[in-house]
Amino acid sequence: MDLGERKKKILGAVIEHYIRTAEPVGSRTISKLDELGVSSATIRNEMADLEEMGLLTQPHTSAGRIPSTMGYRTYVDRLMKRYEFSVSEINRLRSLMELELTEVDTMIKELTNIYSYLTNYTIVGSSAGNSNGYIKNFHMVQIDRNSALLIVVTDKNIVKNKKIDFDCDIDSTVTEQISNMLNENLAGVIKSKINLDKIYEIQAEMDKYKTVLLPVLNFVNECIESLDNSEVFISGASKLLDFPEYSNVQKAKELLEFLDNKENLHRMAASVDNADVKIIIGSENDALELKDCSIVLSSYSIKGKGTGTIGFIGPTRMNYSKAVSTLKLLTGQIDKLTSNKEPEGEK
Amino acid sequence: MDLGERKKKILGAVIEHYIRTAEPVGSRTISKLDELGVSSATIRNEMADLEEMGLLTQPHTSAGRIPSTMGYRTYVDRLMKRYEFSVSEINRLRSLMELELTEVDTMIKELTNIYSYLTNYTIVGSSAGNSNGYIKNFHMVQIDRNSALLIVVTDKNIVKNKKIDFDCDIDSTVTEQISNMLNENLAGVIKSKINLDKIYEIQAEMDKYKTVLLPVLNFVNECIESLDNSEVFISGASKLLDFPEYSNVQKAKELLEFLDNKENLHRMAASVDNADVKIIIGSENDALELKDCSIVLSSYSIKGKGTGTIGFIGPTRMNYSKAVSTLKLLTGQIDKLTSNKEPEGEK
DNA sequence: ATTAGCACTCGCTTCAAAAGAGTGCTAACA
DNA sequence: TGTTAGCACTCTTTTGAAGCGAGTGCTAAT
Repeated sequence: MDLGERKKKILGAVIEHYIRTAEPVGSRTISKLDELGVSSATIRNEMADLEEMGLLTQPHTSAGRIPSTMGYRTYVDRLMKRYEFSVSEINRLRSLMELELTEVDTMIKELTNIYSYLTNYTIVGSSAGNSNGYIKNFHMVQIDRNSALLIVVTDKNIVKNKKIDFDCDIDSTVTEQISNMLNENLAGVIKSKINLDKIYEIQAEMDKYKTVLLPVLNFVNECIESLDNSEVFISGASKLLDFPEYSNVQKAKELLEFLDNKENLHRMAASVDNADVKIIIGSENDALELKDCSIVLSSYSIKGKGTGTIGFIGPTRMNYSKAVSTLKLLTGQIDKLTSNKEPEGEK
Repeated sequence: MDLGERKKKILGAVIEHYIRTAEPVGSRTISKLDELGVSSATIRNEMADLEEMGLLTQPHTSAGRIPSTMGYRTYVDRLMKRYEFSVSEINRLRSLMELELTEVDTMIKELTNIYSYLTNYTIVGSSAGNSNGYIKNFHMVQIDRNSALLIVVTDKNIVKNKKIDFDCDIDSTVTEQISNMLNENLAGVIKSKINLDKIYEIQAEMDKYKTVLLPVLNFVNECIESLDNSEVFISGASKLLDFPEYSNVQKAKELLEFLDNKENLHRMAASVDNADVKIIIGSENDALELKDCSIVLSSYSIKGKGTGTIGFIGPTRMNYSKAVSTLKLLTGQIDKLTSNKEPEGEK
C-alpha cells in the first residue's frame, strides 16, 4: 500500500491534530493548516480515500475523522518524526540525572516518578529480576456453593489470589483435594522445572475434577508465568483521568482496576522482546481492557541483574513521538547510570 | 445537646439508609421503616429539628435529608452499633489468616490487598519504621522565570520533588544559593537534631530571600516530617470509583491524585495517635481534597520495629460500623501474627 | 402530641426545535 | 484531469418549555 506524498501529509496532520485535541478533525481544519495549500473539498476527497484504506474512521456521518488503529500504526512506523526536546526540557531532565543515587531499584522507581511528574504521562515498569522463583504453597478456601478463593504464596511471600467460579456445586472435600494435589506436585518446584508435561500429569491424575480444574490450572499457570520479575510499579496512574477519553468513569475504572492488578502489569512487561522500543496500539493489545490504550515499552538492562521494562501508557491518541523520545532518554539514562555511574553524558 | 430517643432512632435510620443508597432520604422512607410507628409528618417535624441542630442538611428544598459531618460524628460516637460479621465472613477471613507468611512488610501489604479485595474498600497503610532518617542532599532546578523544582533526596534514596512558584522572577543565582545553603545546614543532619531553631537560623541567614524562601522551607519541613515511616502503600484505589460520589471524574481525579502522592499518605498515617481507632469525617480532614472522604485509621505494632498504620478510606457515607470492625480484626491479626506467629486464634 | 391534607418548590425527564459541524456530490473551472 | 465552490443532507449537540414526581412546610383537625 503506497500513500502519495499528500495523503501522507494529510494523515499525519489528522493524527497530530487529533492527538492534541481529542476531537474528530474535519477537512476544513486541515485545509487551513497552510502546510499544503489546497481547499477543504480536496482534503475531503483525500480523507475519503484514507478512510477506504482503513486508516481513518468516522464516529458518525457528519463528524470529522479520527485515526484507526491501522492509521496510528502507519503513522508510528512510517510518518512520525522524532520528538525534539526543547533546550529547557533537556536541561531540566539533565539536572535530574545528576542526582547521586545508589540503590538501583529505588533509583529506577524514583526516576520513573519524576518522569511521570514532568511529562504528565502514566508510566509502568518492572524491575530487573532473576528467574528461579517458585511457589511456596497453595490454599483453596471455599466461598460459597460454587466458588472458591485460590491463594498462591510465592517464594518471596507475594500472595496472589483469585476467586474462581465453578459450573457446578462443590464442597470442601473438593477444594481440599485440589489444594493438596497442587501442594504435592507444584509447591517448592522452581519455575524452570515446571513445564506443560507436569501440568498434563496433574490433569490426568485429577481426571474426575476435570471441569473444575481448568480455571484453577489457568490461574496457577498465570502465577508461574509471573514468577520472573520481582516487582512492578506504576507512577501517576491518576494522570490518565486527565484525558477526556476517561471522562466516562466506568471506562476509567476498568482501566485503573486493570492497572491496579500487578499481574497484568507483569504480563505486559513480559511481552517486550529485545526490540528497541515496542509500541502496542489500541486493539493490538491482548487485554480487552487496553483496547483503547496504547503502550510504548522499552527495556533496560542492569549488569548482573538482567533486564527490566519501562513503558508509557495512555489513550490511543497519545503523543507517540514524545513518548518514544522520552522513553529512549529514560532507559538510556538508566543504562548509563547503572552500568557506569557516569551522569555527565554528552548531548 | 441531648437527643430524645426518637430523634436518635431517626438520625440513625437516616444515616444508615444514606450509607446504603447514597440518595437523600425523605420522611416517607423513614416512616415506612416500621422501627417506630409514626407517620411521615411526624418524622418531618423531627427531621426539621435535626436539621436545625446541624446534624442533617438538605441538598435543596424538596429533597430528602443527608447527614452532615456533625451528623456522622454523633452517629459514630454515640449511635453506631458494632458490625457483626456473618459466620461465612468470619470463616473466610480466618482461613486467610492461616497462611504461613514470614517477611513482615510483605505480609502486611498482601494482607491489606486481600482485605481490600474482600471488603471492596480502599485501604492505605504505612509500615513500621525507625526514626533516625536524614536528608542526603538538596537540589534546586530552575524551571522558568518564576518557578523552580526543589528536589530532596533522603537517606534511603527516596526522591521527593515539588514545583515551587515564586511571586517574583528569579535567576539561577538564587536557586543555587538556596540549594547550597540547604545543603550546608540540613544535609546529613538526622531528623531528631533538626528543630525549629535551626529553621529560624536559616531564615535569618537568608533574610534577603525571605519571601522566596517561605515555600521552600515549607516543603523541606514536610520532607523532614515524613522521614519517619519508611513506606506507605495503597490497595484498591480504583474501588473508590465504585461510589457514585466519584462519578464526577474531576472529583475522582483530585482524590486519586492526592492518594498517589505518598507524602500525603505519610501525613495521614502520622496523624494517628495511639487511640484505638481514629475516625476522621469529611470536613474534619485537614486536607481539602479529603473533605468529602472519611478515613478510619488504626495502628498496629511490631515488636522491635515500632508501629505502623492502616486505614480505610471512602466517601463520608462509608459504612463506619463495618470499617471499624474489619479494621480491628485486621490490626488485631497483624499484631497476633507478628508477635507470636500463632495463626490459630480463638474467636 | 400526632396526623392528614394541601400548596409549593425544585430537580429531572422528555420532547421538539434550532443550531452547528462536517460530509458527499455535482457542476464549474483551470 | 485535478481542484474548487456551492449546496443539500445527515447527525449531534444545545436549548427551552412543559410536565412529572419526590419531598417539604404549614395549617387545621384529631
